[in-house]
Amino acid sequence: MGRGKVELKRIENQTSRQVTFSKRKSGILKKAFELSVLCEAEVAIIIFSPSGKFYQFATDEMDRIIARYRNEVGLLHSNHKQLRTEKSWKSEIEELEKSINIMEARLRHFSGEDIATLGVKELKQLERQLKIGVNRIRSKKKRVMTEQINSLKRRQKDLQEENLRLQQKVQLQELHDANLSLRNLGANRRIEFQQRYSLCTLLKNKNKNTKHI
Amino acid sequence: MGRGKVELKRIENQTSRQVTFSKRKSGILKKAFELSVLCEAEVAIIIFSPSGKFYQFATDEMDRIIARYRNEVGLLHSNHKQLRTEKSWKSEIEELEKSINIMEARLRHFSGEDIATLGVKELKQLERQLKIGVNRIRSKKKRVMTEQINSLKRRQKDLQEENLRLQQKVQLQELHDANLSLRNLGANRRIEFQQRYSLCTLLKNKNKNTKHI
DNA sequence: ATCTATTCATAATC
DNA sequence: TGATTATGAATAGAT
Repeated sequence: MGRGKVELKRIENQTSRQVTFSKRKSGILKKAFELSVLCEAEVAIIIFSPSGKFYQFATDEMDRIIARYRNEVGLLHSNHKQLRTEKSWKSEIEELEKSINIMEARLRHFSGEDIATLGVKELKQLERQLKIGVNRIRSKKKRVMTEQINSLKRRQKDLQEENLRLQQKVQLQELHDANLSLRNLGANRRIEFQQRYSLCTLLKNKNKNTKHI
Repeated sequence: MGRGKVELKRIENQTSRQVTFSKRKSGILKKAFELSVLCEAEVAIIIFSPSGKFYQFATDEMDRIIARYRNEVGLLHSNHKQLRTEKSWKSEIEELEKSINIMEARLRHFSGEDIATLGVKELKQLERQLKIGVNRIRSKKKRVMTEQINSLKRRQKDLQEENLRLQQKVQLQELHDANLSLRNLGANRRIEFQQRYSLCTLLKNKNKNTKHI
């Protein structure tokens, strides 16, 4: 219709595309209206122009028609997710809140609060539970601390041994240095000193080693 | 278009109405398709026939277009109830679950479970809290039990006093009876018995009544 | 469904 | 945009 057939493909010319959109859009909306009147049909049309503008026609509240549509396709497919969420999520939240309330009460009881309403029996049970908890925590704490102490002791021992080795090294170094300086003195005195000193050191070290084994 | 103009009003003839519906419906759907191709528009059409049959056309997922529609009118009006639930409820549930996880961990800690990862500092704090709880519960328990004991003691005391009173009464009665029997020693035995018996019963009943008042 | 006389819608043009 | 017009499309009524 019009002065020449139109190919069924995107109109390249931007302007004529926009014009055509405007004309055909109103044509469709008009026809939709006619259909609804002539045949008492329920019609809803949603149109977005390529530039994003929004047009609609509905014989009734658009939301009501959409709801009817959802109801329709919901029965065919399984698109009643929305409906399911509407109810079951509410109850899920309720469940969660119930759990939270219970847990809060329990936590408060564990802290010795809100126990005015509890009877002797419940109090005893609570006390027993708390004792168990305390004991577990205590032993855990003890274990951790013991481990820490042992670790520290081990480290200390290692350091002590390291110290000893270093000391020996230093002594040997000193001996060496002393030797060097003695070489420059008279032979007699040098040998005599050397013998005495080395014997003494040997004995000392031997003592220390037996002590540590 | 057709052999004669049509008035814009409901077609009374049931058959021709249905035929017209069918023809015009497909006409609109075709035009909608053409519009979407020629102009790259986004179009969605929902039609319900008067008999309730359902027809649709959509250039994209109908739900997506409806969502876009909701977004559009949601900005104009304030009808994005559904959209709000879809997202904010999910996050609400997440929040609640997070809280529950935290509380569960705390409860487990209070029971001395799952404390493997805790350090000495946390353990100490936990122990302190538990001790506070235990102490509170203990003192509460003590108070309750003391009260119970006191109440029992009071009741016992009352009963003892009651007992004492009753014993005294019984003694008095016995004394009275002894008197009576001494007086009637020489009299008719039947009368004597009768009197004793009725008196005794009277006294007993009197006792019962005073007790119950 | 199919046909056809008509009315309608709209492409091209201004 | 809006009006005009030539022409293709849609469809009412008949078959």
